[in-house]
Amino acid sequence: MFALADCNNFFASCERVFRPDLQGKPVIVLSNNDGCAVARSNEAKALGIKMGDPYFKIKALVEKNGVAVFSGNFPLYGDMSRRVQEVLRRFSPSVEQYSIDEAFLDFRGIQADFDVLAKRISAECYRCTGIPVSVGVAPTKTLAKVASKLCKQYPKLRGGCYMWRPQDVEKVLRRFPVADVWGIGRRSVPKLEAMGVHTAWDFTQLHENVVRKQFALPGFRTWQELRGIPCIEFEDYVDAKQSICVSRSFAHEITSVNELCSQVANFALSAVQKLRAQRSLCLEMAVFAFTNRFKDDAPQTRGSSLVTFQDGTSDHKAFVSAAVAATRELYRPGYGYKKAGVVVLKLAQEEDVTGSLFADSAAAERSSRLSAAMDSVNSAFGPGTLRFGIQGDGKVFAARDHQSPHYTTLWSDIPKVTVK
DNA sequence: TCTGGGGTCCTAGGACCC
DNA sequence: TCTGGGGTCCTAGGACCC
Repeated sequence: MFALADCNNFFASCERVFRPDLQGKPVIVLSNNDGCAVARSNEAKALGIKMGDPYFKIKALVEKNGVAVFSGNFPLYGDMSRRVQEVLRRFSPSVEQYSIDEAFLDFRGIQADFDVLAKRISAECYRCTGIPVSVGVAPTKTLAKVASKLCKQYPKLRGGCYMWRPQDVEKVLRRFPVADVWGIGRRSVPKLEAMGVHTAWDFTQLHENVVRKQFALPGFRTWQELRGIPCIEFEDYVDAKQSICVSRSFAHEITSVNELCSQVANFALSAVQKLRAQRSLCLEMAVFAFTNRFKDDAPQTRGSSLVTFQDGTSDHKAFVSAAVAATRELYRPGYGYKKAGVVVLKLAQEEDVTGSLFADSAAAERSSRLSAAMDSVNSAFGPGTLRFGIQGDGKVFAARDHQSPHYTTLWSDIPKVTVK
């Protein structure tokens, strides 16, 4: 058996842990730049606020109904996620963190009353972190996902659901929309509807050859999993990332090349930090920038530029220089840039890269010491404490009008308790 | 006025090899 | 008129996930 533990309305729940007054009230969390709603409490969902709704479009509705609004506080959510994972690890030696708010637990070879266990895991997560968690247990990961969705639908299940008998699975799948199945995306839904497939059960009744032909290997795996045959690997290890992307929209359009360089330099520095954390080197960096795609009446442009690093690098100075050079190359005057980013590609682990025979090893050594020094200063005193001049104040220009305190990630923001 | 950010895997087709 | 057979590697684009 596999379990899926899924945090309910995760970002909204994180904010609520520190604002108990918002219990039972509508809460939403906005994406970067206060752009879209990316998390909604049940009460906010009930008001008709959809995932990804632009904030400016729902603002009137939000104000009329007294919805609590938060700008995304991602360090907080990351820390709360870590705490939930810690609790989950008490229940299985093998935990796969699937996303910031979901984890699979491997129960293969374990005998237990899984219905009781699922409810206990949910209760323990809530007791230790304040986050409500839905725990589904089933013979495959895809069915465990279905089971955890049932928990959200039926509060009577008290956060835990065990589903395994074929007749029970059939009953559930017959009422489960195929569009809600893990692995069935929006592009496949119209195709399925045209074939008369509306529920997850309908999908399982298609002929194997039809599934393989129409939905290829990923679709076939989903089909198998729904039929109770596990074929998606359990991965309780973290692979080094194959690519790293840091990109942001800006609060206002950028027209000056220097300002654009400064923003992109900040993206590059944050990318190099992630790269170094996983002990990788990168052989290619791409920089891109584009205008506001929603503005139909304004001239549009999108540019990108590629830099290659012959011997691979994870050097701060090399990153800034490359990012600035690439930005200057793609920049075209007369346009208002709304979004830009840095992507590092062709990553390799440090120990797998053979250095060049003719490299200036003394210069490389100095540079690598400088990078190490920046790492240690910035990890002790916060990102951007030690930075390059081109980075300006080290901040990306973004709107965040509803920011909550960094309750658990900044000493100065720790909640105070007064005992009377 | 105002529209997020960050990933992975699979497949088809082209270029190349003998 | 008739034009082999068997591979590998790379890339772009599509689909999916949160």
